[in-house]
Amino acid sequence: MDFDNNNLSQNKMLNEFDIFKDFLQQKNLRWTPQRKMILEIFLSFDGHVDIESLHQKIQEQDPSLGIATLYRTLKILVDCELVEAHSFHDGKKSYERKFRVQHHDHLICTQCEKTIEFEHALIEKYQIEICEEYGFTLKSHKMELMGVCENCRKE
Amino acid sequence: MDFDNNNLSQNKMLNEFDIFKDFLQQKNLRWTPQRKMILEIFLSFDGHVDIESLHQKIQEQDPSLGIATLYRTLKILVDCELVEAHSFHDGKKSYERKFRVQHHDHLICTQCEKTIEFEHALIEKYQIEICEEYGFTLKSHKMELMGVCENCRKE
DNA sequence: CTATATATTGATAATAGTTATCAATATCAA
DNA sequence: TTGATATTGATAACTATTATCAATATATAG
Repeated sequence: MDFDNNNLSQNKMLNEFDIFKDFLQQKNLRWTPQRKMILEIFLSFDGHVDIESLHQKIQEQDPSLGIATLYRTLKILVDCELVEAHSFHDGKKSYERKFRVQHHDHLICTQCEKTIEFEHALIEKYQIEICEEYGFTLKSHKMELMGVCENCRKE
Repeated sequence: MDFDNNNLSQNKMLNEFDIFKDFLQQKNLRWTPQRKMILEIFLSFDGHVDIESLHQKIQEQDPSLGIATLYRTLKILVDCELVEAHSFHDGKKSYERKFRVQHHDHLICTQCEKTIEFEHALIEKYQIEICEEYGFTLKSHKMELMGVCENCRKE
């Protein structure tokens, strides 16, 4: 069955689908229509997505796709480093596109939950210094600034 | 019944117990032996504590104290800003003393889970600048640097 | 192209952490 | 001391996530 109509692998530049396929092959896992659809829908979101939103959008396209498959696929996507998992204050996990996206930190409005992504070169520099000071090898980091945005302050 | 042997409120300087009592009174809540014990045991820990560790230590002193009371009390302590709740990568919540403790960020070993707390004045300064730039009023922040510590690297 | 080994799927049971319910009890203000 | 009501512990309920399993789809060797 040829469900891969886009035939993305003909594109010389590596994209998320190729990376995912390669990873699956490497690990002796299989490229399935469900996994393709989940990655497609995941990429159609900007910024952060939670399971609920993903599941909802998937249901619209294919109501037969089970929630367990969604969880399983996201776990693989995290393993192959295309996706990053976050756990925010409310305990719910959210997922974020990682590949070819510069690392970024988050500015979160505690009232409307609006989230802005940013980065700051000097902060990154100091992070590395701090790690060296304590003998750590830095692998990744997460910074969240919680505050109230302009709009919410007006109300 | 006078379970408050320490009579902490006679101490002129505000401490966690007074703050907690005041908060309870303000909100028309009651000062109970269970709440006192939970705060005591919470304060006896350094740095981060999770529910499990707290519950275990509480069981040693008073096996009759229910887990629901522990959750309820921690929620109040967070409300009155004596305690800060974090949710780390594994989805489990942990709690951290907040009052009279300088804010600090975390350096976490992804292998042994060892956690070091640190702060950096310039990073804090830049955080404020970033917030201003986006029109946010900064309320709190969280920074986690994930890496591998010296010991784990040797193994 | 076909056969075969095995990875994957969806449904659902199971689990873990947390919260809600409720009757008995403790607190606290008058 | 009393009475209104907040609190407690036990436990049911709930939510998010993971494990189980039989049916099915995929990849690969021939």
